Amino acid sequence: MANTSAGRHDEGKSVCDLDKLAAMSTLPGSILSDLNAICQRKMLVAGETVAHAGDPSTSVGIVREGILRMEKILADGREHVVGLLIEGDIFGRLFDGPMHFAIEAATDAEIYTFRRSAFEAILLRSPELDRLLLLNLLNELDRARDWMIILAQPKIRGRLAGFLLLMCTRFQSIDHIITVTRQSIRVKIPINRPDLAHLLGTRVESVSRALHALADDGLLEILQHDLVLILDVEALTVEAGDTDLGDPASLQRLVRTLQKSSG
Amino acid sequence: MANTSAGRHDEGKSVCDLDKLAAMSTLPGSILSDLNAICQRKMLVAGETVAHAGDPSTSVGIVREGILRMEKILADGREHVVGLLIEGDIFGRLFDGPMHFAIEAATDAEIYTFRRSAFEAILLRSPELDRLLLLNLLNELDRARDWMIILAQPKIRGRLAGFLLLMCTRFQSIDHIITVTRQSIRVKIPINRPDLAHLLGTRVESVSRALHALADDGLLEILQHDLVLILDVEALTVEAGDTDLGDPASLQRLVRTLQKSSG
DNA sequence: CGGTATTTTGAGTATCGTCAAGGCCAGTGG
DNA sequence: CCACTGGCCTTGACGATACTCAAAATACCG
Repeated sequence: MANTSAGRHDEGKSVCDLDKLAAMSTLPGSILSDLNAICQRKMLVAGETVAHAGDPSTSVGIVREGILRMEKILADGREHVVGLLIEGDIFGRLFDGPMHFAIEAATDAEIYTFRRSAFEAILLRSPELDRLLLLNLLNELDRARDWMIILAQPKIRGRLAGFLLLMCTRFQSIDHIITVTRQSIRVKIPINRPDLAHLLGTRVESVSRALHALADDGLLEILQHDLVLILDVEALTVEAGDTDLGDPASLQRLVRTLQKSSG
Repeated sequence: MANTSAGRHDEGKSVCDLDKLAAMSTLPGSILSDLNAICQRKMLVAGETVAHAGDPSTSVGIVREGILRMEKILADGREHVVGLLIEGDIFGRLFDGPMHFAIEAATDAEIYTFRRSAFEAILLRSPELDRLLLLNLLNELDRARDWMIILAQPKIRGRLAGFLLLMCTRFQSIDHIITVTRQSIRVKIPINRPDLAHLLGTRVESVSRALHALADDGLLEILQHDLVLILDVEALTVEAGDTDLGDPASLQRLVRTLQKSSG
């Protein structure tokens, strides 16, 4: 957790490579440069808090690298993870009320932030940026619904399987999370057990048992406690309740195509 | 369920009272009349399907009255309820791909629909409508996350409690769903047991048992199988895991303020 | 090397899923 | 008008699963 590598607060405004973000590259050059002008780069160490729930939400941000987690703070002070943010995801509330979630770095991360007022000003004169936000939201909504389907799975094994498949499909573009080898997919679990257990609506013990149960049945292999090798995607899909998270056909295609490029 | 009242398909284009929808009333008059011009009114009977998943999504709609349910169709043909739509909610995918969910009437309902192309044309020249959509999406996202928190509750009692509180807070404006009396809140459960069980990620039997368990403990009273009287909001909140769905303070305020107006 | 945090394993209990049966209500057809 | 049918809700019993508590094993860090 407390990874000491990767320097601390690199506060100073550095050059932002907004155009390097796939999502952003479709924007007109003028808008991009306007955004770059008000862009502020921040390096985060794992565990660092970006925004608190209830904050007046004075800034908007985009994830450049690493993984952030959104968490809802409950009345009794406990927190509940409600989602993960990865490269290209936009966070921070626009136009209306305060933040509904706290945002923390799950891994060391790099983000770009903008003052909300300045961002909204640019937004008002760029339909393209507006469209981008809308699509980002639609995406987010789909992911949230995928989560609902995973969580509605009655057994932990099923939820865990759904989670792993979700990682494969949604995070497949992210380095260091998914790597495809000959017959299998290597998945790095980017959050620790308590968070994962919370996310799946269960306890650490059950997560551990479910993971080992899947391993015992040959669906996957546990390389490290946070690193698994998925051996049987199809069986995993069945475990997950045949949602279309990672329908076998499309994942098999993924495996095959990535195998060609990576050997 | 199979309510025979409320006439069948009232296909003909009728006058739409878009301005009667609270959400819409903030739009400029010119935009409203443009929308009214392309608006089509549809009456739905419970169980009727509005849109199938995978449809090219040629129309956009707004719920005028009643409740629709969104459901995701899984690979094996089963369906999974992923949310409910109520008055003022906008559905139908804009700009990009096909519908990801099927939409069905959970109760008799009235909706307004627009051809997507015409709607998007108006959207392009109305920042207000655009903003409205964005906020609608943000809302939707919050609701989806609330659902995640509810579903992450390990015990059925907790999930059911969360569901009831969600009904109180989100649907409090809808007639015939929530009514507040002296010491309690009367909640009409707008969907049947199989759907509710599915939504909560469990089986009908467990829902039945959990509901009666809550009643036995005095947290609520079952008036009809789909009509409950919430007696102890605070205890219910604890059951739900102290999420801020219906934090006791705000709900108590709701109770008190509504009591004044309703006797 | 020792201390702490994290993960895993184990045992016992509570909860839930499953199967089966019964009750309630609405619609159907005699 | 009444028995019949089918869907929905409830209840009961039993086995499977997961939660709880406790302790051991492992990894991490100084």
